[in-house]
Formats: sequence, C-alpha cells, structure tokens
Amino acid sequence: MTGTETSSDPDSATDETPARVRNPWGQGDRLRGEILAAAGRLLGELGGVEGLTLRGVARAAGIAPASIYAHFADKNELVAGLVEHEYQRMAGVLRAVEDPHPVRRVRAQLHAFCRYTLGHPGAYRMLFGRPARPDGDHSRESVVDPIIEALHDCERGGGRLRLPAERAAIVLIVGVHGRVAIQQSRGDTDEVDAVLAFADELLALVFEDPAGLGQ
Amino acid sequence: MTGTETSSDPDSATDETPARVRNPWGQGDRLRGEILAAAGRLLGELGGVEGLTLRGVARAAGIAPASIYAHFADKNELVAGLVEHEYQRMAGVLRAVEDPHPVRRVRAQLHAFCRYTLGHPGAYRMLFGRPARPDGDHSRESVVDPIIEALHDCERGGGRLRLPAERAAIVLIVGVHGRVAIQQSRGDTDEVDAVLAFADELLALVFEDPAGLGQ
DNA sequence: TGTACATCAGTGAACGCGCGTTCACTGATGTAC
DNA sequence: TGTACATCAGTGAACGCGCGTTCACTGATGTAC
Repeated sequence: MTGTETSSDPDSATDETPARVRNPWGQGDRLRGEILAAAGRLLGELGGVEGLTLRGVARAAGIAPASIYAHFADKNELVAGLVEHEYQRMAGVLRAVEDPHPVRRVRAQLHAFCRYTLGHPGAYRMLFGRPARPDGDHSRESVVDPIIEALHDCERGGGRLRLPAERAAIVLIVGVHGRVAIQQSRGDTDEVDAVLAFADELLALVFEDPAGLGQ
Repeated sequence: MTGTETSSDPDSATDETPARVRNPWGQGDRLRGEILAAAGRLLGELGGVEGLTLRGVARAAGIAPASIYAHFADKNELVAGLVEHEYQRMAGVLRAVEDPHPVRRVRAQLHAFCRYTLGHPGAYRMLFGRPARPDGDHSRESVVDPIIEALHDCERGGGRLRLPAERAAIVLIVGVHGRVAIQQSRGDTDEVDAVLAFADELLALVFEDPAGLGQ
C-alpha cells in the first residue's frame, strides 16, 4: 500500500506530509539519524535491502534525494551505515538479556535472537544474507560470546555438556539461525512459537541430561 | 570480468560471440532451456537473483531481449521458472545419494547438501533466501524426507536417537542450513571442510551413542 | 546598535543510464494445391 | 514440379520509467567589526 500516490512526481510527498521542519543550526548531524531510521523502516517494509533506493529513503524521511549526500558519500555508504546501525540494535537486544540462572540465560538469549530476527526480517536478511557485514565480522563477539559465557556458567554450576562450550554455542546459534532463515523464507514470521520450541530442542541436545535442565 | 565490453550498446555481444545459430523448425522450445541455463550461470556470477535482468540473461544466452518473451510471459515468470529449474537440480543431487549403511547415508546426504549449496551460492540464496519458492513448499518432501527415511533405517539397525526421527531430521537439515548460510554470508564458500565437520558434529548430537556411530 | 558576510541545512531541476516491455518486422522452413 | 501461403524462431528499434548523482541555488542563523 505504499505505492498509492496519485501525483505524477513520485519524489514529492503529496499526501500532506507536514513539510518537515529543518534541524536547527549546528545540529545538521541529526538528519543522519533520521535517514537511517527511515531506511530501517523501509527495510522492514521491503523485507530486505533489495528494493532499497536513495529516492525511496528520501521520500520516507521527507527530504530531497540530494540531501542524503550531505551525510553519505553514495548509496554504498548509506547501506554500510544502515548495516552498522541495524547491527548495533540487534546486538543491544542480546546484550540486554540477563538471568542469574545460566541455563535460563542461554535460553533467553536464544529466544531473544529468534524474536528479534523474526520481528525484523529485512534487517536480518541484510545482516546475515549477504557477504556485506560490519567489517571484521564482529558478529562473533557480540552474538556468540555471551552464549559461550553463559554455557561456561552452566558447567560451573554442575551442568554437563556433550560438547566443549565453544562448540556448543556455535551449534546453538547456527542452528537457531538456520531455523529462523527457514521461517523467513516461508514468509511466515508470525509463527514464533515453533521457532522457540526448536531452540529449546537444540538446547536440550547440547546437554548430557536434558531432564535436569530446568532446575 | 563480464562488464569489459567496449561497445556503447551493452546489448550487443561485441566480443565475437559466434552469432548463435537458430534452432531448427519445431524445436523452438529448446531456447527455453538455453535461457534457463544462461540465467543459472548468471545466478552463480551474481551470487543471487538480485542483479538478474532480462537483458543480462539475453546477453548471456546470446539472443535479443525480446526473444525471451516467446518463452516467459514476463520477468516474474522467468524467475519462477529458474526457481523450479534450480530446485530440481538440487533435489536430483540429494536423490542420487545412496549407501547401504544408513548412518553413512544420512551423513552423505548432509554432506551432499553442504557441497551443493556451497558450490551454488546464487541458487542457494534464490531458493532459500526469499519467500518465493516452488509452490506448495515441496522442499520438505525432497530434502527432509530422504533423511527421515535414512534415520528410520538407523533405528531399525539398532541405532538409538535422542529425538524422534522426524524431529532429528529437521534438526539436522536446519542446522546444516544455518551453517551453510553463515558460510555464504562470509563469502567464504571454498571452506567446505569446516561445514562438513559441523554436519558431523550435529549428527553425533542426535544419537545416544556417538562412539558407536561408525560401525 | 547596525550591517556585511560566512556558514549552515537543505532544495529543485536536470543528466545519462539500464531496465522491462511492446511491436512491427525478417527470413528460413514447412504445407496445400 | 512449381508456386503461393502459413508457420516458425527470432530480431531491432523504440517507449516510458525510476534510478544514482551533480550542481547551482535558497533562505535562515550565526559572527566580525
């Protein structure tokens, strides 16, 4: 329903968009954030970076296409900025997970990952569906490391893993990643429960004694 | 190195392409196959369906863009045809796996899936990276069912699974799927061994007694 | 206090390009009589 | 055997469109003297 404009000029926001007030002196950088936010919204609507255009982002942000160039050298830089932006949002969600009980923490981390990526398919596809990532592939540190940490805590608490914690963590997020990807490719991102159940199943597999997990 | 054309007309195959001989009377359908083959090649070069254009396919096939319309109503139909085409190729590879020993068969199936998808990143991304699939989602039958079959054979042979065979099969291909996706997103599709090792790890997790797997 | 000027945030119109699609056509191969 | 015509595989040129990008600009807000 985004293409229902009646104007002949697709750049103008005809439907009484309230003519954005310009940012005050010295705060021109704020537009950068607004552009990224608009691009992020668009990412959600489009389901990925595929149909993302500078003109579309400008339209969504209520500015002229040319205005983007004050903040990003070209389209590539916009996309790179968007990748970083969306990556930080996701990493923030994972970092926010805390639970004194280590097994429950791992579980919560996996669930948070599932919920967030299912809720943001466009961002997910942009971040994980392409050989274009925040440089140095620091997704490892932010996504895997907290899980390794929690698994170590599990072992200290007496839990017995069937794999070294490092490998187990990878099995967990890789598996969950695959499950989310499949759900996405079905276009069925509302069906969260089945994905969470899969995460639990995987978690049980990684421990020697699945029965004792809950305690 | 595909864009090194010196001509001003990007549609003409300037670099002495040998001016394709037209198909004989009554065999016009052969062009359909040639178009799909050319599109498949392009898919590999582009790493996905993203940059695929009718004009590009025509160039790769050595025909005029207009000639495609004799075989596909529009671009969507071309892509749909390509999905079906590539899907059949992949399913064929999996179907070809056979081994009397059921555990080895599951392993070979997983490895075949890994090898094929790593070797065809563009096709993989087209097939699994989007809510556009051969209708009815028959990927389940062709990919998962052979694995379920083999797992049942494992059980009949005395192997003990930690999960019902149906769930175990899903854990296996979903996990392997995730692993491949990550490898793809790193752009590192030559590193096959690590992916195969992951598949083995997952396979061991699914059985009660990993040690007895080999026999 | 006034005024000339610099700086800032952002615009509007234009550019050349490759795209998907249409349409009238060409020339070789077959068929009817 | 000849000839008129139908059918086939495929083409070339053109169309309108949205795209990324450039460039000269506008008008408000600050600073120097």
